[in-house]
Parts: sequence; C-alpha cells; structure tokens
Amino acid sequence: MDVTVNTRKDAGDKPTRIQEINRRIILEAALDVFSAYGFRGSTIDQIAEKSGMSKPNLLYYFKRKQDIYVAVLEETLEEWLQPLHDLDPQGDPVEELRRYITYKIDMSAKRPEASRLFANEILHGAPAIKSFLATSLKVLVDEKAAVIRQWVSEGRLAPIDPYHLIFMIWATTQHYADFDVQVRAILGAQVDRAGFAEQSAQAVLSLILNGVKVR
Amino acid sequence: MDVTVNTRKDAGDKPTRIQEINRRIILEAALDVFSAYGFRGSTIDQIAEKSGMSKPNLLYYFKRKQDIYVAVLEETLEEWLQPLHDLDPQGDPVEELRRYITYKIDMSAKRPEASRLFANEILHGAPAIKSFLATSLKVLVDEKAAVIRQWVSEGRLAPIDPYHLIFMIWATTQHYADFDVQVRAILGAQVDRAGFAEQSAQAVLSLILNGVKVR
DNA sequence: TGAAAACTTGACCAACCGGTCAAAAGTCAG
DNA sequence: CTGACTTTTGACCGGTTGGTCAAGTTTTCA
Repeated sequence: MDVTVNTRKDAGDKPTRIQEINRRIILEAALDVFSAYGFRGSTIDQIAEKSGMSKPNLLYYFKRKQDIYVAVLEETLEEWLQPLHDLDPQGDPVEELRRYITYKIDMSAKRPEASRLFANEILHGAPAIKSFLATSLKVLVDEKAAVIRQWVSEGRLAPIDPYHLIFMIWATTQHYADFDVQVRAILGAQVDRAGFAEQSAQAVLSLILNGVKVR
Repeated sequence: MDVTVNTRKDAGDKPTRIQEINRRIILEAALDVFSAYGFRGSTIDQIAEKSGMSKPNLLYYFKRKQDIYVAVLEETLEEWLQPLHDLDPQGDPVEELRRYITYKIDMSAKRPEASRLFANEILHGAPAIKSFLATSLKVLVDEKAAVIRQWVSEGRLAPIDPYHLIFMIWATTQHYADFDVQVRAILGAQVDRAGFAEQSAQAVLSLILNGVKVR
C-alpha cells in the first residue's frame, strides 16, 4: 500500500532542473509540429523525434497528446495578445494603432508558427480554447473596443465599428504568416528579399490608417 | 485473361447517370467533412456516412481519400475565384472594388465551408494545390494587379501596392468565415442577428475604400 | 428477357498511432 | 558510497483507419 509514491507529472511540487529543460524542449518542438500539421495531423512520434527524445520519455513529461497541445497553446497565447494589451487609451489614436499594427506584423513575421497554431485551432472550432476566447479574450477585446469607441466619439478617428476594426487588423496582419505559401506562390522570390516585411507593413498601415483618419 | 473488364474509376468514358449523382453527393459531403476537420482529421467513414453510402461503395467512385480531397478542391476553386475574374478594367475603380469586396463577403457568408477548406489547405502548405497557386492563380492575380496598378497610375486610386491590396481584401473578407468561432466568442449572439453580414460588409467596405480613394 | 456491365456491400487486412509497463540507467542528497 | 528517487527506453497493446476483395444485387440495353 504505497503512500506517496506517485510520480510528479502533474502540478503541485516544483519541477526539477531536468523537468524544466525537457518541458521547454518538448514545447518548442511541439509548436513546430502542431503548427505545421494541426492537432490531428501531428503524431507524438514526430514531436518526440524533433525533441531528440523517445516517445515514452516524452509521455513521461506530458501524459497525453492533448496535454502537450494545450500547454503549447497556453504558453503562446499570452505572448500573442500582449500587443493588444499595450494599446494605450492615453496615447494618440492613430499613433497607437500604428504601433499596434506594426507590432502585430512583426510578430507574424518572426513567429509565423504561433500564428498558424492559432489559426488552425480556431479554424477547426477552437475545441481547446473556446472557453478562453469567450472569457479572457472577450474581456480584453471589449475593453480595447471601448477605448477605440471613445476615440471615435471624440472625433479623433473616423467613425468605424471598433470590433470590426480589430478583426480587420488581425486578419490583415496574420495573413502573411497564415497564408505564406499563397503569398509566395504569387509574389515569388521577392518575399525573401530584405525589406519585404517592411513593405507589407507599409501597405497594411497606409491602408488601414488612411481608412481610419478623420478627414 | 479479361480484356476490357476494367471498371471506370478513372477518366476517359463519360460517366453514367448514377455516377454523376453519386459523385455529386460524395463531393458535397466531403466538403462539409474536410472543411470541418481538415484532410488528416477527416475519415472516409465520416464522408461515407454523411453520403448515406457504404465505405467500399464510396471507394468505388474515388479510389483514394486523396482523390476525393483533390476533387473537392478543384470543384470549389473555380467558383471561389470567379469574383476576381469579374474585376473589370473598364469599370470605375472604386465601384469595381466595392463590387468585388461585396461579392467576396457574400460568398464567405454563404459558403464558409469553401473558405475554410482553402484556408486549411493553404495553412498547411497547400500540398494538393501548390502548383495551381503558382500557375493559374498567379496568372490571374498578376493580371488583376496590373489593372489596379493602371488605375493607380491614372490617379484614380490612392497609391497602393496592388498585390497587398488584393491580399488585404482576401484576408478581411474571409476572416468572418475562417475565424467564425472567434468572432462569435467576442460578439456573441449578435452574429446571428439579421443584418450582421451587411454590417460587417459595411465596415470592411468603408475602411478599404476610404483607404483607397484619392484625396 | 437475358446476360453483360455497373453498382453495392460485409468481411477482412495491414499500417499507424496513442498510450502502457516493467525494468534499466542515471541523479542526487546524506 | 549508497539507497531512494527521477529519468529513460524497448517491447508491447488495442483501437482506428485507409484500402482490398470476392460475392451479391441492380441497371442497362441488345
């Protein structure tokens, strides 16, 4: 009748040094794999191989495939929403939006896997983060929508529905990460030329900001 | 030594009446299933059940899962690109763009499965339609980009890179189909209220058209 | 009407994949 | 050094799934 021999795969005690290292390795590999193939399309073996780790060993750190997936999502979500958090009600409206859009495009260029991971999750009905979307995300967006609405009512932005504006910013900024192959198919090698990201950013910025400035 | 007993699962002869009917049934079911779960996430059984057909029978019409998938993609692609085809160099620039955007939003609202099917395919590297993207799609987009560039050079549109403009239109119009759950999580029940599609269309239209008008 | 061709299906198979297990190897505190 | 605890792994298992097959049923058309 073993009393406290349960291995620590769950919360509670603080992780050992090895646990910390290996969890990090696994989550990084998992982000690559899940973002490329989706949840169903990815196998534990793929993640294990990319981690340089045997499958049973990987399952020693995360009991189930689902657990790895959720952990990666949670890890990345906070980072992903940071720029919206930073939208400052006290700042100049157009300048704040410029900063937000620039930041988002930057992230899409630097971490396209993160963008694709979410895109895939949401595309398939967000089974793992639906509740998060309806609570934390909604609260954050409501808050920032109120800020934008305030700006509009003060006449500092052209009259536009704040929610649709946010959706449009998300759509346009993430497009270059999520639909990368399509962009490449059409634009070819120039996508890899230095300055392409800046050029895209400029196009998105000028169009949205022009559409949003009072005239 | 049977000489010509090969069953017609491939091209060549014209399909029988039953073949025509059943292929259609299968492709419709397959669009629903593939768009909801992706290629890897969908099973032949699911498609068979939705078709009201046994699995071996379904495989009598399409030898392999891949074949169904490719057939659905090809079927839907043409329809999906029609509105861009219709962009008329002779028309009024702003009016043409308005028509194009409206048409795209309409399609996204009426056939979100088609939008999601493509989104998923491209998100995962477009393994089945990469060559199409690099040939037919590129030709079409190049052609329409030239039209837009012409409009810009004539001073009838604000100076904007035509490719990025097209990408932005795609991104914004398809966002409401592809990320439906996210939009719902944030906006709640109002998504189902009559007139929501029109409201979204209005927001997208006003922002893009404002950003594109000469001032 | 009859038989060839087209269509349909239950039973089956092999590969794949998520997950288990027991035992070996490594780590670390006292 | 040693023994308890943590980490690692090869072998294995059962369920799922893409796809086959041979035999039966229906349709077509001369």
